[in-house]
Amino acid sequence: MELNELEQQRFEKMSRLQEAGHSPYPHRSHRSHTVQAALADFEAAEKTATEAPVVTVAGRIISIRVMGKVAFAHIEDGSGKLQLFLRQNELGEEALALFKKVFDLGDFAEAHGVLMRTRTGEISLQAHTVTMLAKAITPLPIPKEYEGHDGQLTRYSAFSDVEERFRQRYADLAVNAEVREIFRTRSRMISALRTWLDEHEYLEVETPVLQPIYGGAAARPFTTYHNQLKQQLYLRISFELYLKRLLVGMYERVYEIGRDFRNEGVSYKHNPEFTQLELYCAYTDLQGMMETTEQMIAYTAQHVLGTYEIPFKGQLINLTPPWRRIKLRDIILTGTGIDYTTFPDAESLRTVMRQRGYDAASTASWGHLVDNLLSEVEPSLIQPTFVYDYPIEISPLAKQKSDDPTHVERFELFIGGMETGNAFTELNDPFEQEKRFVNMGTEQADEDDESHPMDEDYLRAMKYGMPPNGGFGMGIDRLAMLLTDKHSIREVLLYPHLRAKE
RNA sequence: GGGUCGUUAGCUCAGCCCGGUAGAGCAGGGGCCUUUUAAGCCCAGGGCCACAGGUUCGAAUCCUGUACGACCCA
Repeated sequence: MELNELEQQRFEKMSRLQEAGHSPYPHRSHRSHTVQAALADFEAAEKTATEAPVVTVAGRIISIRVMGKVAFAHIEDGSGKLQLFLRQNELGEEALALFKKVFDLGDFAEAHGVLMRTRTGEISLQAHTVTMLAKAITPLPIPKEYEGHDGQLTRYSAFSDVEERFRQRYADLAVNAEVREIFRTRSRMISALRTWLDEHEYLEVETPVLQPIYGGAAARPFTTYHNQLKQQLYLRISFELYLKRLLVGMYERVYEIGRDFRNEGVSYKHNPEFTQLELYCAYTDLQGMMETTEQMIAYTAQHVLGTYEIPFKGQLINLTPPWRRIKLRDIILTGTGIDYTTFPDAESLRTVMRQRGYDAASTASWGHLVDNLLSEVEPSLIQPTFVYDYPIEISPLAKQKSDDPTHVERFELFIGGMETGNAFTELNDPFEQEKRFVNMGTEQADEDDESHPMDEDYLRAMKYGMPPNGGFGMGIDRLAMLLTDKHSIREVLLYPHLRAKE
């Protein structure tokens, strides 16, 4: 192991510790209190004027101030931080000297002693013993913090290099408490979604990640190979087709929270693998899905943040149901002045788009162009909005409107200027579904990128009879962005994908 | 894929325009200091200036390319 100068120094301190008869990596801690519990116990004792508690706390040393025969340090655990007051009178000369010589910022240590208040009023542990729990060899970039009179926390040279934070997420988490909080919020969010779904009789299921035929969305897959089966497999791009098969199998409400993989570009709202929630509910339709969606998300916000009003990018998003509902045609017409329904083919739509100054690739299909127009208005959809009635061309798994066969019962959900969800009255007519697959197939021949292959087994399932149902899918990462006011998907992924270095 | 910007000490940054061989604060090392909290004071360290070429007597600095990243556009 190659050590730089600073690491070499710490390595030598480790040896000194061993020479003094202590292990730098002992087997166990004897913690009696978390920091939070210690603070609570002390305050309780103060109130009742009983003896100050004797505790053992453990954690990472995040500050040290040595002043001769006394030293102060802060120790941080998962619950908070506590000042240690290390006095020669209490510790003994040898122990204090050892602390000063071999303990560094970043080390895990444990301290045993009695709680007290210092002259400035800070609750502190007057340490009788200090023990190393795990020596840190590489110095953590622990910032200095300063709390102003107004309680405002100022931080000096915090570890902020975006690339290094993501490449060494452990260091990022170790020194940036607010980053730890993001993933707590994310976890509470997923837990709240599960609670809501469980309470509404949804059954959580798991379907294959490795699929012989990918489907359910328009995206390029990752490809892999099973050696023994001698079979090409794909990492799933959605769960849709497997979940809907379960409705054929007589489950009425199912959901899955899991990872999808799309072999496409990386951006502030795209990562090659991302977490998706999909749910399907028999005997309901698009209208029911709208209600389900707004109830579920509003519940989640309430449970995670305690409010329906969430700050995002300097604006306040109000998630109180019911949410705005607007037709795709109308939102595009208002935003761009183009009524796509009057330009029913790619050629005429492309022409009018170019006239109005919008980009319209010559290779793009009509559906693709409509999608481009929607992208133009997407950033303005800050408050939660269901955009509904989509052209059939870009919705091969949704059921047609009974009064307009050119459009399907589908909505996309926009919040904070991002597409966060997608739902249909699901197509359950096997003959119509087969036609759609075939049509998609011929379109791919033209476009060649986002293929949507025929899934014979899915059609077979549907031929057994699939109840009418509504389905909804949502990007969990995007919802996490909204609830944490983070503007890049990487901030809400513990290990976002980065290009390999060297 | 295109454009713009960035990469200098463990961390956060200055230096680059206008070329002369590397700076600060924090962290670390050696001292002083028994209630500090960005503790303070004294002393001495620490760098393949992302990488590879080019221009030049001389390059962190100017030019070209590569890698990685950020932002914008497609």
